[in-house]
Amino acid sequence: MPEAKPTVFVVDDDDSLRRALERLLRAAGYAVEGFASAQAYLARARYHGPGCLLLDLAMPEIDGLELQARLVHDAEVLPIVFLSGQADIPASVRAIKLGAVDFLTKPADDDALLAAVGAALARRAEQLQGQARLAALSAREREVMYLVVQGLRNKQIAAQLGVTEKTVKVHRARVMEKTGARSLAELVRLVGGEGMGRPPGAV
Amino acid sequence: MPEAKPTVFVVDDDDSLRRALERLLRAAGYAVEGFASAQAYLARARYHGPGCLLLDLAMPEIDGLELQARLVHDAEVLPIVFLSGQADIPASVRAIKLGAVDFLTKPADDDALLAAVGAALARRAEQLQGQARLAALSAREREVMYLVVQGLRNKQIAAQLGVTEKTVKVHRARVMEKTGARSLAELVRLVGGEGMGRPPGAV
DNA sequence: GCCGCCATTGGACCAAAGGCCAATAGGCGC
DNA sequence: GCGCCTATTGGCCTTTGGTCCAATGGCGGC
Repeated sequence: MPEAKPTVFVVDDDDSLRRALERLLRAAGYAVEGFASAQAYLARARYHGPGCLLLDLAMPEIDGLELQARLVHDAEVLPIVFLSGQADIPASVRAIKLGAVDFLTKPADDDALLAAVGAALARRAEQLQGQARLAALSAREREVMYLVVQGLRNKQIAAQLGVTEKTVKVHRARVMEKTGARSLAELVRLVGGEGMGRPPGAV
Repeated sequence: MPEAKPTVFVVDDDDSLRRALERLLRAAGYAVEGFASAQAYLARARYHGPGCLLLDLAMPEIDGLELQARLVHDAEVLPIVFLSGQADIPASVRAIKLGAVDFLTKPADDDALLAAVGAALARRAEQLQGQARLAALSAREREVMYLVVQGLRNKQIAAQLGVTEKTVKVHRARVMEKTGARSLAELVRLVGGEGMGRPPGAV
């Protein structure tokens, strides 16, 4: 179901620049979709495959930072690379803190831009890998998993869900099997890492 | 043992600016130590109490970013707030990515500066809280803890350390008791969250 | 209607983790 | 030397976690 080619979503209100970016990215072997505004991007159906966002900072109506904030708020974020027309330090700081992969200034060097996009795609690939491990779980299994990584014991989970401890054990076993986690510690890290869209490294 | 007053370490080669910063911070109720160069700061004995770093970006010999890189490399980093003389986007991006709390531009607004320092101190407080929970552990206990959070079973840990499973159990129990973690999941998060040194004997 | 997936539970059983009590031995400070 | 801490191990017993086999009932799709 995931297309082989990663898609770069370019959002920039400058038509000529956006087309130039699209050309560059297509030449680099990526699929590209361009949008002239944040609204246009938001209107697009959710995308679940490999890809990233290349976002202009200054745009009418909804600017890049606000779009980022909204996407982060809704979780489901593609990694974002910002392109800024002017040197705006506070904006760059905020963007990175919110999890942006990079923050480039126009005119951007092609190599730097492709490097940033590459990094964003790599991050997305990791995201998808983690998600894939959780995707196979049924709703109930996910529920049990959540309580397990909270540190509750089978008995407590059973009580909380109103089922038998035996049932919890079965779900729990399935969670371990489907996610491929070979220990509780591994599961905790897997879930903790993919739970929500959070900034990288130490925040 | 931790001093009540957090200490802000100000590193800036501009003497008059540094003094002004020191005055401002002292007025805000912080202890302050000023340094005219990265080397001077590095020469100071390691500080383990509450505090943070207020770092100038542009300095002769070793600039702010390089100092940050060195400190991060050695772990044991106080949260850092950068002060930059000029608008340098790539530097700000790199600094934040490396974990800086904030990146302000000169001339910095007093309120913004104090807010950033406050955030840095808050982060430090969290760091210390996590460290305190691990500080009470003996070397052996820490060693066992590391293997535990890696998902190894008591038997495997025993084999790896060349001791009996029974011994591992005792250490493990002590780890849980001393850290206050009430479940393995909690311990995993505690250790994973507190990026600390490596285990003495393993990997 | 039959098949497959999911949630649920039972029983038997084994392995792992944890608690309790007790003991030996080396190192360190007073 | 004496006390205190740490590391080590033993045994015993309970609780938990995990596996295997087996079965029932609901739901959606073909």
